[in-house]
Amino acid sequence: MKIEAHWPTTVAEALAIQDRLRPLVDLTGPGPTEPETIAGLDVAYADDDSRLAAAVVVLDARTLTVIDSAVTTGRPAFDYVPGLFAFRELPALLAALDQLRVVPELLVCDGHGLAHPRRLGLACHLGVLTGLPTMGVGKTPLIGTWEPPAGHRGAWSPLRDGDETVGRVLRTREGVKPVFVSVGHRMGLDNACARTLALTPRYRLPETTRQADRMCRAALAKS
DNA sequence: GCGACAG
DNA sequence: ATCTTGTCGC
Repeated sequence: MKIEAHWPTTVAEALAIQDRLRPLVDLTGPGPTEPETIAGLDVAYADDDSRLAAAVVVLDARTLTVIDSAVTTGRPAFDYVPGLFAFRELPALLAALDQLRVVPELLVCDGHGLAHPRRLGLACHLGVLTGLPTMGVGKTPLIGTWEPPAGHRGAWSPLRDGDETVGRVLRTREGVKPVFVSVGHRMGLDNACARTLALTPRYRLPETTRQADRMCRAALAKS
């Protein structure tokens, strides 16, 4: 699918777009409980920040093997501003998504969804634009407070921002730093954590983002 | 006012 | 994100 979107030039414009999209986020669904296909998205940057490569890799959800993928190269669409991260990477990621042969049942983003100062992290934004179920798995926090989860794999603690629960701090590997899981669009938090654990049988990060990471790095090196 | 701040 | 050495552990 080809997605039409207007990309901001200024911070004020970007904030206005987030305000407009935020009410369109669907937080009702449990999301796909037994998806057959799950896609991972990631972006790699050149040393001088002049170029980037965006990759989308679709995995068979059961075997975690690659069944489709796409990569695009280009330039960062926006400066890096915490909270406006999506405007930097989404144009390239959408271009990559457009080249996919199959439509994934779930998109796993490298970053946050609801766990965002205005509740519109990259995962939510991508969900609204594509209409597909999305979730975010971040390596480091952006907002919120939490208690360290127990040491075993599967242990978690709520990620809160004031009174709201915006995500979950989830341990995907015994004794290893946890990840930050939050819903994006048409996805429930319990399910997002279940899917994250299913995607991390061995490593800290989901196999989807690991595959996407290696692919965009390779593409960047060649460009 | 002073930090913190997805990738 | 990216630049980096050695080091600890399976």
